[in-house]
Amino acid sequence: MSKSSDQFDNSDCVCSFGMKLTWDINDPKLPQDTKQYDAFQEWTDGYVRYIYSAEDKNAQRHLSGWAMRNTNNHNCQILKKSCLGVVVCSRNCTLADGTKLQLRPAICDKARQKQQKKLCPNCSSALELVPCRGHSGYPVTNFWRVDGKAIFFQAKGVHDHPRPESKSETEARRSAVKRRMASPHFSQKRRLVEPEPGRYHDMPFPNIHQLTMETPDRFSIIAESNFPIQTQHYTPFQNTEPYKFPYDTHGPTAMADAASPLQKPSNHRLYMARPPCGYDFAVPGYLSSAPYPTALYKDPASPPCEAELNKSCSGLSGMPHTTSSLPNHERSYPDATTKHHSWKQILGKGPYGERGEYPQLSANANHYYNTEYPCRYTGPSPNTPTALQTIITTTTKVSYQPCPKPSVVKYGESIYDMKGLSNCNSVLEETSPNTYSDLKIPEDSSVIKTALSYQDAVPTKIERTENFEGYRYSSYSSNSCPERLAHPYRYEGGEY
DNA sequence: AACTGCGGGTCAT
DNA sequence: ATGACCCGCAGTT
Repeated sequence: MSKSSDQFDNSDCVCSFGMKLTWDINDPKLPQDTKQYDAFQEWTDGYVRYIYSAEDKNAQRHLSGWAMRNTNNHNCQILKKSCLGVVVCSRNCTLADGTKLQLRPAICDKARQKQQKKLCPNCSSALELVPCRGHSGYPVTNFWRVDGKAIFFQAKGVHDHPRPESKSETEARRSAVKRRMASPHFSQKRRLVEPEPGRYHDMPFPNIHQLTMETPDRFSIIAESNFPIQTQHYTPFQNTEPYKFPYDTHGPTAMADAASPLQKPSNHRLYMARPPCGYDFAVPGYLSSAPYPTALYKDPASPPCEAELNKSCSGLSGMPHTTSSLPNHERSYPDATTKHHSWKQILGKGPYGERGEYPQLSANANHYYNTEYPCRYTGPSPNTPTALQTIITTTTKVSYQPCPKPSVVKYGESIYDMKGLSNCNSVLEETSPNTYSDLKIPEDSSVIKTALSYQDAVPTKIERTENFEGYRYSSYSSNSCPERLAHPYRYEGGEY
């Protein structure tokens, strides 16, 4: 198609295979000549497409790290699932060991209702379901379609909330709890959070399984730190089948192998849970502290980039990225229902509602975003204007043109230009900075990085949406290089 | 008990 | 027509 696509064809898989081909889940005919499949992606995020082998067990099960529930789209050909978000402590309390509670919402409606009636095991305040509004105000949706020997996957939207426990983590935790319960030595006390600082960090690979196995029921341990290094629960890059870890008995060694080189240096799971400020605000810390901050967009070893980022982003937040000082949850807080309702009102009503474009923030909306859901939206910031401009530039470069009904072409083209961001696999392995330039990634990585502040800047609803989505497509349309890449920039909330 | 997929149905755009 | 969402059913884990 485009020259860039040719490049991709020639290059060593700089993006997911699915992304290389232009298709949409709704296409009457999907690519049939698939000779190469994508490795299963547990934590897809953004507008991505993958083509899995029909043999892939995880794909067969339509698994996702995110809590996705089935959604009837009246199309038996395509299975549609929408994200349920994440369950957190309504007070955003910090566990004794500096972690945050980020539970996986029960998929079953009934079970979820029960779940929400429970109290935070740490502070006994209510649990709160943070709904996913990453797709134009609606939950991120995943589409699955079996066609021929392949399973086509397409995701729409960018999760605007922290990750919950993955399914495997939840399962592991449950089974662990069961074992404990069954054990005569089991002590109820042990089920409560036991800080043991450093405990997890001392582990070679303090993966969630280990954590959850040792921690109380219902806990998803997300270490909080001033170094909001974002890591993926398992493997950020599509190397091995990360999702298998939970089922396999590989243990730490396997984790090590699976972990990306970038991931290793850091303390795993040093997520910043629900940072006080939005999107961008986690970036500075992330960038400054992470050993591989800008990796995805630029040569990982590109200090200027980091510095640049720090500069541009830190100003945005106007707050330390350190986590929790935020009183955001300390304020009196409407109950989740009310809150969400208000959100719905904001998005669901009025001219902006439906499309979910972030409406011009009314005082209300602003309040909502800034305080209750700081992660979703950040109020005006000093650097906003600049950021806006940058973003627009970016989207322009990308040439992404939002379309109500994603057309293959539009999709493809915009993605092609940027998808070099994906597949960090090859990028990492090759460690070739040139890869990026060859891929036409915006030289100015800060462009993307600063894009976070975009939200505030975009003047109009439409622009906002378009730019935003354009940005999304361009910046992290690929999940192959998942979280590390994507999250720092977008993440407003919690994990990073 | 909870998960998962299916499909009938409603509602809003 | 489309998409989001609710609900119940049934099979599975």
